[in-house]
Amino acid sequence: MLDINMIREMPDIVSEKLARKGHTVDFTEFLSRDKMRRELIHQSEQLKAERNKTSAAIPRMKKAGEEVAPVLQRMKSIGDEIKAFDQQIAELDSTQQAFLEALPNLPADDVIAGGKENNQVIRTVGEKPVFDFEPQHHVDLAEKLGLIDYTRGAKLGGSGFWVYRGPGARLEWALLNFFMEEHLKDGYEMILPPHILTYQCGYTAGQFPKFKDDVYQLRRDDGEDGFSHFILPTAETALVNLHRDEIIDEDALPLKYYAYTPCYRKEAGSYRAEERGMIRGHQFNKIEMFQYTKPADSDQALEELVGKAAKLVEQLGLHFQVSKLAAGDCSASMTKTYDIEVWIPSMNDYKEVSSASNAGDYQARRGAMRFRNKETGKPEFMHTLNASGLATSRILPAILEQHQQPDGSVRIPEVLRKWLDGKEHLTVG
RNA sequence: GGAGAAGUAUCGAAGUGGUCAUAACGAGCUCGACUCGAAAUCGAGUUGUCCGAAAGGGCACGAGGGUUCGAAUCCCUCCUUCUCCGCCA
Repeated sequence: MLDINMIREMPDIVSEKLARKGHTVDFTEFLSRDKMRRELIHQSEQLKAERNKTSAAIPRMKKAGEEVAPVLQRMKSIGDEIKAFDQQIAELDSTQQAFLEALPNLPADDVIAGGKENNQVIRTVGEKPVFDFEPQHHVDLAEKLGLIDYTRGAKLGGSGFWVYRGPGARLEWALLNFFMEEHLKDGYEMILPPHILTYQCGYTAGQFPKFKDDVYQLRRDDGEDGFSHFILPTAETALVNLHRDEIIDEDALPLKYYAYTPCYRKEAGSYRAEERGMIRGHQFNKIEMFQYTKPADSDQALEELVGKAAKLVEQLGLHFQVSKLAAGDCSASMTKTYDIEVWIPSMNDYKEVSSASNAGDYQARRGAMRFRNKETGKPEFMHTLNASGLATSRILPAILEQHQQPDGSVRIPEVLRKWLDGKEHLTVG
């Protein structure tokens, strides 16, 4: 949610910034309706003030034995007038609300306009592995090494699901353990949230109403329209709601959390056909990092988060790059986003394993998340940031493909070995 | 799933149709007094939001409706928590 005062004061600048995100908007009508709305509120409130005053006088009049019938008459008509005003205001309110809800966040000043094609690679770590043998696809490696059972996954969940087995399951869990251990070291609090969330959670995150069809919605059993609950598409949706409708002490900031959850996504009509294996499934494991900060600290916090995510990939010995996304490729809620993309040899491409974003106060406004400014004593909106740290579903393929050996085995990154009986390689049989 | 009870400020809690919602009373917290210092005691302060340049108003008693000239209070729907019973990992 954008600050309505900002739109009132500088609609042209807001329009210009939204345009960088590929969003054209004209505020003329919005502003004239806003003006009308405020005038109506003023008139309605004047009547309410009169009603309150009179209402307090009635018992006194009665006590004094005065005739109250004409006053009651007048009160009745005031009541009707107020009702009429409030109805108009409510209509204008809901139009205004819907308009504001649909506006994405403004891009940060250093985020350039345009879509995906304008993303900039700002850092590359490691090099593309060169194989002196015919490298295998991660699906073939995973099956031969007995890590992943795609066939039975589809039997159980349908297309887009897989089963981790034996060493594959343990490798997956080792990754998660590794990530969590690093976050604990850095002072992040571990959270295990509910996986089923209420609609409000999706709204606060800025994912609803626009992307409500991308999540698995739970059918209502009360006969009402729509849905009241859904299965989370990322732990961000849960973590951003942790402090919804709260005012917390300034000294408590920054709050740093991480959560492990599977992520459930419909991925309807996606690129599946060209993405063999586990690049894009309906369920994948992810550790999510999240921070609530004071406004002045969020830029720094974003750098911390992207640095943490990059360090994890680096410690796994994988070749990857960090991209700064162009405005149009950032999610609606975000002012600025970095993607960490790992090299997948079989796809001859870099695939996102982490997305680190600063939402500014956009989510905080939607969910009324504030802190009390110590100096002024007044509540102010916090900033919220999130970053994957990390999603495993593309890390595991990257490990298999980048660390594969001529004999069909895969070298296990050193940092993971302590969870895998100290073994150095995954081997057939 | 069944039965009952409850949701009021940071917490406990009073208020059960008007003249006490900047909310009684108690506690906490902040500042001050007293003190060598502390405890105790005493005093002052301590919700958010909307309209407004300001003065000044409006709104909020779990949420949303309704009745009424007027609702924390009466009625309806929903949510949450607690207790008991049933079922269950």
